[in-house]
Amino acid sequence: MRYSDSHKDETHKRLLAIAGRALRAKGPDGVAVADVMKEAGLTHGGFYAHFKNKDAMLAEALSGVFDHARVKFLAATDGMPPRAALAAYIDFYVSPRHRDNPSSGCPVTALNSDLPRQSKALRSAFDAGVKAMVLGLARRIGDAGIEGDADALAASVLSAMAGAVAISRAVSDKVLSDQMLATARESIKARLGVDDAGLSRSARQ
Amino acid sequence: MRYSDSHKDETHKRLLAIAGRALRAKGPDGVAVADVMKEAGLTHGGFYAHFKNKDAMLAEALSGVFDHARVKFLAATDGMPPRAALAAYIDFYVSPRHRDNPSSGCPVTALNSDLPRQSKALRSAFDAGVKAMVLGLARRIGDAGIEGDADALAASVLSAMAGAVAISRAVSDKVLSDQMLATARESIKARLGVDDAGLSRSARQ
DNA sequence: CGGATAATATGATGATCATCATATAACGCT
DNA sequence: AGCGTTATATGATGATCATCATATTATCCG
Repeated sequence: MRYSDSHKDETHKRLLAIAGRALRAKGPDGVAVADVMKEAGLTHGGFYAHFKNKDAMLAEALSGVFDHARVKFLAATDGMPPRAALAAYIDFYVSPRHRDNPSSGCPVTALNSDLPRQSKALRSAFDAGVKAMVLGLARRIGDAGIEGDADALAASVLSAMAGAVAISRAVSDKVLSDQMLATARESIKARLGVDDAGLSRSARQ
Repeated sequence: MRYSDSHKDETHKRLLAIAGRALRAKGPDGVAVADVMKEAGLTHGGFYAHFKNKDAMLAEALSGVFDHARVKFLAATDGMPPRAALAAYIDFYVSPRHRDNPSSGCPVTALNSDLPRQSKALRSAFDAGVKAMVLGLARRIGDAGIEGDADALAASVLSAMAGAVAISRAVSDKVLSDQMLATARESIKARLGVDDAGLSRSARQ
């Protein structure tokens, strides 16, 4: 082996990180292979030594983004009681900060309307990511002792959160956009009983 | 005037209808000028006699789609009492049928994650459409005597509805997708007090 | 029915892009 | 240092596409 074991691996990971950001910022069709390579300090030709094709890169990058988000989520809510963790997650997700930073945000928000038009490979990666998110949310909802079908509730909460952020991004009017986020955030928390009223009520019990 | 007054106008309208459908089915970047012309039985060259450029066509088509949706909405709920109208609208919007027919569905659902990456012209048309939808919803909410800030509630309800349908489209798993829709639908209606329980309660009063 | 003109067609042009064939250069072992 | 190998670069190729210049056709008035 002429190059160090890790050399190509590191480039590969760098490409995935760049692609993951570009994917969320510009959408699947907006990502240009040559641009990704250039951002990594390389030229376009070497691309196919790293990926079968553009599609494979995007799918791999998307999986990575979901994995990374899961890790961040767990770290951020580590040690919190389940209701507080849910509330914190919702506050974090349905926020102006998330809205204003698509390239480091949730891919469900960034890509939802693009996805139906994408390749099978990318859709599969997306499916897996959404399922993992729903599963994680459902577990928290169960842990929190919230009544109702935790899976169904989780799926619906995810769609409400992602929808609110996605549409707040799509709208240019800042007042409307902020209002959408704030109202959605409170309504989702209220629905799960993890709004301020709900949290203090459960703390009293 | 060699051609009848209406000739070009009719072609123009036909192009807009085709573009409106293509826009929702394929996204703004997926619409090809030549394809729109071909579908209208024309060739690509004549396009610029009808529109300044592709962008102008899309923006005009999007406005038309929103206008058309408003008319359909009013017709469909005409004469209904406000709560029943709201319930019917939510049932209609957050439905498998809407999910499965993007090209004739709501553009907020079909385009939300594409929009931040689009031209100013298209974003303006989208903004105007969203505002009109929020306004209409808020009026119904007010008419129904639902407590709370009607504007904020309307914005949040729209984002929940559009988000649910958009993400149910993005997900390939039919069970998850159906579940998402059903739970979102019921939760949104419950929130407005126009679910079955809420409707019979208000009827009794 | 012929001719002016409006509507549409033909055919380029240049840009962007994914992909691939082939060339070069960096690396570390001997 | 030199060599083989691996990673990357150069430079096509062909596809798709928006846009425009120019040609052609269809229409309807006289």
